[in-house]
Amino acid sequence: MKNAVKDKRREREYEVFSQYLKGKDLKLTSQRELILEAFLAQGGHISAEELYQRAREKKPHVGFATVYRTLKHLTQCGLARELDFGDGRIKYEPEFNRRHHDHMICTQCGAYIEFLNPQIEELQEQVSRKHGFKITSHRMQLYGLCQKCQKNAKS
Amino acid sequence: MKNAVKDKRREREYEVFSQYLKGKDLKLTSQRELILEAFLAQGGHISAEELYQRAREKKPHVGFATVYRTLKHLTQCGLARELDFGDGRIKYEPEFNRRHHDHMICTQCGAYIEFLNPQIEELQEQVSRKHGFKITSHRMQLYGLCQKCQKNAKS
DNA sequence: GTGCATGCAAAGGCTTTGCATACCA
DNA sequence: TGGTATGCAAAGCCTTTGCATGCAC
Repeated sequence: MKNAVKDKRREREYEVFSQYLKGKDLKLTSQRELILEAFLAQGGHISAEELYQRAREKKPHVGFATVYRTLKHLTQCGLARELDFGDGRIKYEPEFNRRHHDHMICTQCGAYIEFLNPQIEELQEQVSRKHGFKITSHRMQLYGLCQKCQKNAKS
Repeated sequence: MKNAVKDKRREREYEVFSQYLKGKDLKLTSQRELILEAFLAQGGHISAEELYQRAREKKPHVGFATVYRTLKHLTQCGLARELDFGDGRIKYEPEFNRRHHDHMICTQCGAYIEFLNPQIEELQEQVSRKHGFKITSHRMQLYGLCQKCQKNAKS
């Protein structure tokens, strides 16, 4: 992505965040700005711990609590999405203007592939309708080996 | 299920467990027996905490650690399956001789429906093949409202 | 008897909360 | 200036581990 485009997008996300804060009478502090920046810069999945490290590189006294609290806000205003792959730590990914998707996760190297399969989504709806169940959200993760790790396993 | 049939099944599960223990030079203690019994009696999803309570009703000095350690063994020998619905606590369900299935979970009352959709399973395989990914396991949960809670919500 | 299993308590890992101080609006 | 935010440390929650003792084989 060209930098101009990327910057444009960051601007919009920045806007979403500051509007959200304003609407709740919350304050846009340098820490919140910094954490948002680091979160967007990372781009992919990131844990609170990792984000904390990134933030500290820029501002050594940022605390864990601030990172967690800010992540809650980012999730609230739709800029972040929580991911729980069952490994005991929550990860976060940028969510703004992104389409819904699910994940394949390599249990060897941690790489992940995002995918969206409309047929599966439709079948999920069908099967829930059949049981009189009303879906509000779902989680689907496929665990296994990515192409690279399969090759390494053979050799 | 008739008691005779149920007892027959318990016997088989008991057999699986004791064989597993024997094969690993582990011991069949009264606690392990008790915990297996309570786990099977419950039948559905159960947390370590709940299982601990059930076990304590019969034997007041059973410890948490023993429950956790026993659950690990039960999982190891295929009698139990870990479920992680992202609520911060692992649940377990009987697994022996059961077909794979996924879950719909009511976020209101905690009720759950088990389902298996072969088309979804097939599509999961297809989409992973397309990415050169080799699935070893998957997790799929649909969250929402069960029929009962939808009605309650309306009234 | 030998060595695994147990119970208790303490420690671990991740996340949240309390509190005095700092800072934005 | 007033009230929110921060940083630090402590607490919470679930799960695991350490250790002296107990029990199955």
